[in-house]
Amino acid sequence: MQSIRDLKSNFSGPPPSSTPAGPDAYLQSNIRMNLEDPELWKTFHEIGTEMIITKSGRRMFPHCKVNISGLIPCAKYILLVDMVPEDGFRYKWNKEKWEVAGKAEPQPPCRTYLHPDSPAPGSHWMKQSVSFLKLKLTNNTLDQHGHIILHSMHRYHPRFHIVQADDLFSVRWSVFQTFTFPETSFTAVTAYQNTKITKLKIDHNPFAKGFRDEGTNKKRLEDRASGSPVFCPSSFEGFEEEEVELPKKKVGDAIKEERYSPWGAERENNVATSSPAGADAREMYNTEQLVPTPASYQPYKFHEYGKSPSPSSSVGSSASGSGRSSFESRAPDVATVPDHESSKLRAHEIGPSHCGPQALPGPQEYSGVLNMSVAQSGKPGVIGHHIYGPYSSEQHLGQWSGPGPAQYPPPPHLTADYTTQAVHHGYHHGNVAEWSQYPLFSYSCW
DNA sequence: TCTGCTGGCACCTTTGAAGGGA
DNA sequence: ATCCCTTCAAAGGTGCCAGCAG
Repeated sequence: MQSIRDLKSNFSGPPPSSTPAGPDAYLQSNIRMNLEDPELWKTFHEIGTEMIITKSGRRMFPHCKVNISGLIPCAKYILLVDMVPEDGFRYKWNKEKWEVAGKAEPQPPCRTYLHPDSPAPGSHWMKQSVSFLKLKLTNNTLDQHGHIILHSMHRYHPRFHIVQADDLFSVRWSVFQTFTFPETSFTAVTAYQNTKITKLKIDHNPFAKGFRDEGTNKKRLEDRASGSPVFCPSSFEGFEEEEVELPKKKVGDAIKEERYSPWGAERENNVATSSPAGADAREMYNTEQLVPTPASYQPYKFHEYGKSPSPSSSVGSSASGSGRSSFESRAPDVATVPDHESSKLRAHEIGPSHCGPQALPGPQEYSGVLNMSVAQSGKPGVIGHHIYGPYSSEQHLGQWSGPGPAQYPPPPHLTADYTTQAVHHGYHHGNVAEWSQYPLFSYSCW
């Protein structure tokens, strides 16, 4: 049986620069992903984004919305989002700034949010921005709704995955490409800690319009403000703000101000600041990520259920982890959905993609998959891996879930400043070992 | 006492059904 | 009969806040 470590060796070199002919030529396409509303995200990030998590699940604001290009119009893709810890710490809000409060708690079950439109042709994903509005975050580890489970007072960032697959269960043979945007990192909280974040949320979230100053709750806010300074300057060291500004700045300006991020000091401590990146490289920050796909890559699947590759085994082989920036778009990895039972799904599968005009496939019913996974979870050594059907009456959110690692190792990525990240601008071929620390499918099998 | 979490609340937007007119 | 537009109520998303638990 080939282990994931073996697989990694397949990626150890840089992707071939030449463009081979043949079917693999498809894989040579450069998929690009842009974050929508980057200015808004940066405005939040400069202060220190906080996301409320509740037992019943809370949407993100700003919510994740991306533009995608470079897909094959007639090929089908699946879009996924998951959350990975920024580091191995728990934080507390103390004296208007975030401080480390100890080691992170063991990670809750790792879940992946499947975009409800998945699978859909590349043309569908590219014709308009893709919104993950309905993604919800929860702190309920027993959540049955498929929301993404996070720990309060911990920092996370979303990862976006694009998988070329005709259906959910051909994912195992597919290449997926991962994108992250540094300014989307956030601290999960059960109640807002930083009043500046509260104000930003109220100002920008239409659902919170009732709390705006001009609203009927003006007095309410004034009362609150009189009790404590609402906008204490410098919620973190080094940040001197005049006023929380609406996102009107140029991208470049926002990038320059990144050093004022609440996490800036931390980054400076953890990361070598000597970066060859100049202003040009900085400007590449977050505007676009180019991901060349190596055609030499061989698909891989697990042959043995219940023997999923463990994160620790992968970690051991990662010698290049430290000091690497992680402005990821990662080298492609393999989505490892076991193939057993997949035959059952043939009836549900949408046929092969065809170029030319075609109706967008309707939502696929995956509720049967949920039953399947439950049935399989009884196997010895097999950890249940739940798939929540996007359109199931019970599970309205499309999420793949499964038990995560006992604890993610402290990820080195996103501890680098953007300058460093921009240097790499998305090319991380050869760091698959580290990548495998954050497996898309929680290295669990049905 | 402090810190973090929970549930109820008021206020708001979104969504979809119903009805009327062209 | 069909389509389009408007209205309206229900559903659901917000932050606030008092109270609770560890």
